[in-house]
Amino acid sequence: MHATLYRTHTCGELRETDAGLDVILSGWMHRSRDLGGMTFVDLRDRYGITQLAFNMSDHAGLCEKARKLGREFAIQVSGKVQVRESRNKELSTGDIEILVAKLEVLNSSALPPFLIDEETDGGEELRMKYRYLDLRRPPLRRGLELRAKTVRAVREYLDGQGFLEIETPNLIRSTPEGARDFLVPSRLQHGSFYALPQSPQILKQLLMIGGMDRYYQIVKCYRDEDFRGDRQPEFSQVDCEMAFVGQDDVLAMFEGMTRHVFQRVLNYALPPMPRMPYAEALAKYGSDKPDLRFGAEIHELNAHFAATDFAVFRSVLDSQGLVAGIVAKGCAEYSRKQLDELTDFVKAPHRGAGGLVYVKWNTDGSIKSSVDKFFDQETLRSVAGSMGAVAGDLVLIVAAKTGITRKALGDLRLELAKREHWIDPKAWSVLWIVDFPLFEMDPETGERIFVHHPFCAPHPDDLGYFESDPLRCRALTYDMVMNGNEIVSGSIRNHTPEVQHRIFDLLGFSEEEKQAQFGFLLEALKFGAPPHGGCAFGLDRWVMLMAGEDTIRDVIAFPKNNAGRDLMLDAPSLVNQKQLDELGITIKSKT
RNA sequence: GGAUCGGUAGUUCAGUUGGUUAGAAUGCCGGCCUGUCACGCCGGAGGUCGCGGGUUCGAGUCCCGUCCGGUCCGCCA
Repeated sequence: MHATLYRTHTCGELRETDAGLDVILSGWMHRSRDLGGMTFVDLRDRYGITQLAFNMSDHAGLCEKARKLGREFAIQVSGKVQVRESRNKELSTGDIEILVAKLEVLNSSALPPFLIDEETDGGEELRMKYRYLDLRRPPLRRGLELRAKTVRAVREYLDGQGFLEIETPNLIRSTPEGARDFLVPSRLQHGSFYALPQSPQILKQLLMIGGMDRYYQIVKCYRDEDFRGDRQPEFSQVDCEMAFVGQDDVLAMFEGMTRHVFQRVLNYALPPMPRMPYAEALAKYGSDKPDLRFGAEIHELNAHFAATDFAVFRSVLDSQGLVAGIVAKGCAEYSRKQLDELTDFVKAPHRGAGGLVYVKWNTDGSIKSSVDKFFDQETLRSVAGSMGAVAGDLVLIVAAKTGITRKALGDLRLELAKREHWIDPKAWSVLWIVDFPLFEMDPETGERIFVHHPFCAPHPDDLGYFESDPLRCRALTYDMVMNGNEIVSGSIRNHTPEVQHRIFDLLGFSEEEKQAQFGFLLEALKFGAPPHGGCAFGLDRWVMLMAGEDTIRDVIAFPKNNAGRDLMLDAPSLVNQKQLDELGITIKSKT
């Protein structure tokens, strides 16, 4: 029936130099323009768009057939490449068209529910339900292409460095730490459950003990928590681990990988990555994932106001709090309304600042502030000057408990950057954050909790006060931060059972709990476990950033919505009674 | 778990103080047009105003409930 269904060319490749060539193209009817005497059809495939030309005086039958093509009909044509009479400079194939000699409709199409083009009129929900149609749009296609390219570059680098790609199981044991597990009921043992891995953390440590001294895996991980634009219930990691290494070895290896991928995927030479201690990140940027594409660092001002009578500052200083501020360059003209908005921003419940002090250093040199009653102009000008402000700048100050001041100013800094377009969209800020604390205090329960996970090794310099002052103890833990996003998280692990026991002890585990939850790991560490460490890259988020998208959904072929539903497959779904009976599961009705 | 915004034509949206036959753009259908490329021009069809209940002479509009979706907080070692 078909001489061939193989196309000789794609819709993105033909150029003026191909004129005269006989070609076969396949694709979807993108759009058509019927001028009466002739009809133009834009044919689309994964590679681009090529114009098809049908001439009534030339071949009336074909022209009539072309007129009847609806959007998204799958068609195949053959014909001759010819130079256009009027060219389209917007299109890479805009110098040529195909004078069609044969047209075959491979399949008709229902009317698509939204516009399939670079920009679409479709809402998020519709696009998710008809994801296969959304995937025909160039932005989605580019996202998946970039993802494939990234994965290829990752494998290229790691394979070249002698890493073994090893799969670990998806049905594992639930551990009560961390995020909520997705559970899979066991048919053979009613009442028992597998868990889907939140990460292959322990398994990769066991691989190191098993002698696979350089391991990686591009792996799905699962967390049953609520979702966001940059969070999905299942997501992909580039999971890596190395044995017989220290922190510097790991950082160098994966900094190298990151730079290799940027070079391969974006043709961008990423500069060497600075390493910033956690404490400095918090003090200067109010965040452990600072975005360094713009300035506006936090300046601590306690010393400037040490002798103040201003009650708000006084009480904060007397209770070991923090008075600090940032400089908003060129924002001295801010209106009352804008300042009120910023005040409300820092006073939002989850930020918790009591208010926002502003100091406008007007271009005429005068000072106008919300604390004019308490400070003279000279004092304010000198404080502002010490922060690097000049005339025309706005200084914003928060006074509160240290954590609140830092969080409020850190968030404010990002908010101002957004409002004032301080961020160059082409710039990259990639750095390591190091020297995280090993533990922190849960502000609600007052319990000691680990910052990363309980397998991170304590910093050797801090072992002296490991037990006496554990909150002061740093860990051999590191994050890679890309444009204000945590992209990589990792650590050197505990490879001796002694240290691992001490950590569990400090976290308040009993011997029984240790054995019940992590007995297999403690046992394994007894058998000559090598020093080891590694990290995991958040692949979706990384690709999202490189693609310049706002949500990881745009770089995942079939994402779920914010409620964890797959709108296309309509999952999760009810199952039949037989399946439930086999698993010994009874469903309790709600309420 | 909480807050908040939304659900009206295939799609994206407007819809005044509760008041005549619920509109626009785009898409779709028909007609005209030989160099368009978001083609153009003329005409037409297209609605359970998410669902259920209530208030009212009268509800897209007000109230209650519910379902669905977006955003944010909590949560995410």
